[in-house]
Amino acid sequence: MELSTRYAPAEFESDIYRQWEASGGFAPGPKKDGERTFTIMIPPPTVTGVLHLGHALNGTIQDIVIRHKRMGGWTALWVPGTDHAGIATQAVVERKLYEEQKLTRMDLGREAFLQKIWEWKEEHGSYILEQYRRLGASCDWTRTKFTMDADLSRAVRESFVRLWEKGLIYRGARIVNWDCVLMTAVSDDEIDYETRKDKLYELRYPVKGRDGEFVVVATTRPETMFGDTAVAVNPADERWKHLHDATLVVPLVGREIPVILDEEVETDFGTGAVKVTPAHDPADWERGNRFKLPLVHIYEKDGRLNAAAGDYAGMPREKAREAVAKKLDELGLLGKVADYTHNVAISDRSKSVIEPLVSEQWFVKMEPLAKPAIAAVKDGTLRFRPERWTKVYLDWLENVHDWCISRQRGWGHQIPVWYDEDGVPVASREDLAIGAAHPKTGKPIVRQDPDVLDTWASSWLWPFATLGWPDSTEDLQRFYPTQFLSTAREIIYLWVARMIMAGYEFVDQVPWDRRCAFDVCNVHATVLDGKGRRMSKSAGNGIDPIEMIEKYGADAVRYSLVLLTKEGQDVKLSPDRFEQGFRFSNKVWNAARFVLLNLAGERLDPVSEAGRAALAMEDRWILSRLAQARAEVSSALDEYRMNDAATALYRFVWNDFCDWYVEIVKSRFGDAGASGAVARGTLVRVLEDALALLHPFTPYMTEVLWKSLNEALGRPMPMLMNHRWPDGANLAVDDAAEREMQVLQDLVGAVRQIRNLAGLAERAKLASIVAADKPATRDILGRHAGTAQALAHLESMQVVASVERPRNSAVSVVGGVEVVVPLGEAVDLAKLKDQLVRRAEKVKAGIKSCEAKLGNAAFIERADPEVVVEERARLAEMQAELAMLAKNAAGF
RNA sequence: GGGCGAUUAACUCAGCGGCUAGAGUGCCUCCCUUACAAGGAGGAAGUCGGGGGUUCGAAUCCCUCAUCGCCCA
Repeated sequence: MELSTRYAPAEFESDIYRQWEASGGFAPGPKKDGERTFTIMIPPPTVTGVLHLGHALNGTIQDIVIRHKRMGGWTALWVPGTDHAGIATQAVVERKLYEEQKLTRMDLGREAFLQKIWEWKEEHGSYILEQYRRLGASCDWTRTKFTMDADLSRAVRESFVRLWEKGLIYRGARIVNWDCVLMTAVSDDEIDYETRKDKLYELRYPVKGRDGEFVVVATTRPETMFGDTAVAVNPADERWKHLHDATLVVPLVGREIPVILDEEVETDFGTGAVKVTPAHDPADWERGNRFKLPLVHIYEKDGRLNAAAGDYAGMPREKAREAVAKKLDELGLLGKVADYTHNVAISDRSKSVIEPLVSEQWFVKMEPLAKPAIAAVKDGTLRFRPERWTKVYLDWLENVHDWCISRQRGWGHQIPVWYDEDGVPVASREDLAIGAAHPKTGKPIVRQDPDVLDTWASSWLWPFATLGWPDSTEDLQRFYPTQFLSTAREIIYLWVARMIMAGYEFVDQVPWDRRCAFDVCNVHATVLDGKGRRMSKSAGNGIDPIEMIEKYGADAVRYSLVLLTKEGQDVKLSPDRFEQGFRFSNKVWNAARFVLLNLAGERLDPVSEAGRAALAMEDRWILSRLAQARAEVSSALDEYRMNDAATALYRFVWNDFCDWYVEIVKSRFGDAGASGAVARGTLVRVLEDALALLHPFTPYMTEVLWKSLNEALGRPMPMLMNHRWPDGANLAVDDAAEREMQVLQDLVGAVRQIRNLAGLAERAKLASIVAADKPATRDILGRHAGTAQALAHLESMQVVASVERPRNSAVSVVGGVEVVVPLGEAVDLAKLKDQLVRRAEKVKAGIKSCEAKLGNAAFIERADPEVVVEERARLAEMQAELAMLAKNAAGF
């Protein structure tokens, strides 16, 4: 296959993906004896979702992990799927229905509306998963799940009934967060708080039987006065002692309410007297329970006032607020109205103001479920990365509230509870027919509960329901528990904690110590825009990952994301930052092309016995660097430090392989004998390993290059995706080669500096004198003179112990080596001299701090002896260098 | 209100007890040297947010202040 001279991802990505998928390589295959499994469950995106950068980052992280494990010989499984996301999905379809046909869900009726949602799901529901494919995600698509699939729905019902049977589900009147637009209860997690400027109204409640006396209460919601059933004051508050036995009259409705004495009333807020509306305020609800106050409901489901509001019935809350205030004002019952800034609860979904109200809902008792989840993290069974999230998880679990699981929606898992004619409920695994006998009472069943379950009531089963639970399937036994879960920080409570609870509670097919749903929870970075703001649809500051993939390539997007994202640290991204990954991809691409273009001729395996004997210093060096890079990447990936692994690869490929090895080796292809053959063999070996190490990060490009390499070598090889992870066999760190290479790099660097600072042409052949007082260094210089001359374009290189710089010559000092370039004619050497002086200043500073250390008796006494030895050596080196620099700087 | 994180070069970030504090981008100079100009060579650029403390030694650990941000209520 002919390779384009540039990295052109559009030419191969879709082909490669098709080949991967067709090969079946994403699937774990049949069970093998002694296999080690590694399982990741994707956090199911909402079925209405569109891929954003958070998905792209998290998808990349998961794909790197699963590909690394797959190459490492694990039986690797990454299960994909989507979440039905009750409210969001219903809202999308409702909107579409209204836009296209001006119909509401009420117009259609429940069944027909649900049918519409299913149609929408069938048509658009795999969109976001297609986007994951573009990213290169190696999920086992044959196992794709949807939280409302029949099997997962069965799991939801099973879990509900089990909790029911254990007495962990109860129905009760509770204060809930009511969304007046969507007309449903929403959980605490579906609420945002917004700081708003409102008014704080003072209302004056007349005291019964004491004309002209009032109690003044403050509220931001005057309309809730219709629901007031008491006014509370602190018993210690002197201002109200005279009214402890008083009865007040709620204006406009004339209801008589008591003054109650509650020590929890804060005396420094407002007047110290607070109105109590148990049906419509969480704190008042609690207070109402303690004081056995009656409830007065004042709202319809859509937030309009009901009959309890008398003349104001039917009025929306905002209107009623104004109207009530106005009327009270007329009656002289309105006190001060002041500007007031406070936090208002907003529904995540409809963006409307949440109205707390008391309603009948289903709840799950969380405390017993939380216990094992707390233990799991305390005994190390479950680990968070970064570790600090452990505390966040624990705080929530240790203060967990009962979970309101019912939602007044159509789309979702209908609550499997049926009622007989007396309203006695029963949960059932099987549908109960209307008219059938109630299993407990024997009376006829009259209806099923119309509500559906909170979406998280299905997603908390995700790690095992996707594997066949409640059946004890082979998959469940084989792939549960999973090993790695990567997700965003904001769903640590909603999802992560609940999955852990659910694993312990439900998966009784495996022993207790295998019930923790995953070993590691990776909390990935939050992707922000270039200005550090959260990306959001409403702000319009999002970057579309697919657009980036089209512009730069999936590999470039993946690599950029990992390179820019230190684990768990927020990352600011602007579109141009993807260029970094793009450039790197192009670099790899061309390095590979270079190898492929130079394959002709004999090749010697550099780690075979014959090859090893013929290795040049630079061959040994690059193999040494490869050994280190391989070890570093492997250990980083084992610890899920993707960023460190990507950085190590970047340096190895670009700074070691491309900048030095490839350049050195160019001159060897013409050589007779083993030199060229070893160079070719080494190039191939390094490229092979580099492609394999890079594959989890940039899978498409490496797969293409791998294929080309093997075609060129005429050896049929399986796809890189299924190739073994480089094990480092026959690779070792070669200290001698590292030292020699350093001398060579310093020397070449010195000559290049001279050229640049003296304004000499890049290609002009120069004579040089290289001075080093250490015989060992001279020996190295002598042996690699040829290489140095080629890299630095020198026509001659004289190695001496010391040199007196001739007139009109340029000089540079690096690493204890003086490089002198005699110039035939006068050249402006001011920049060179400046450089020497500047350098001398830095070295002086270094010497100063070093001397200070060594002159400190406490340092000699207390520091590590090794450190002291190092410091002494360093000082000697710096002093020698300074002498050299000073000598040469003085000679201008 | 509770908790967490960040503050290092013009920008985006590494470094988290011991080299003269690094990288990518941007900037300046030079080079189309046949893997790559989406490239190469060189250079300039930092009182590591302020102030205390611990330590032989602090960008790194502790305290405190400031600013920005996130999560939860």
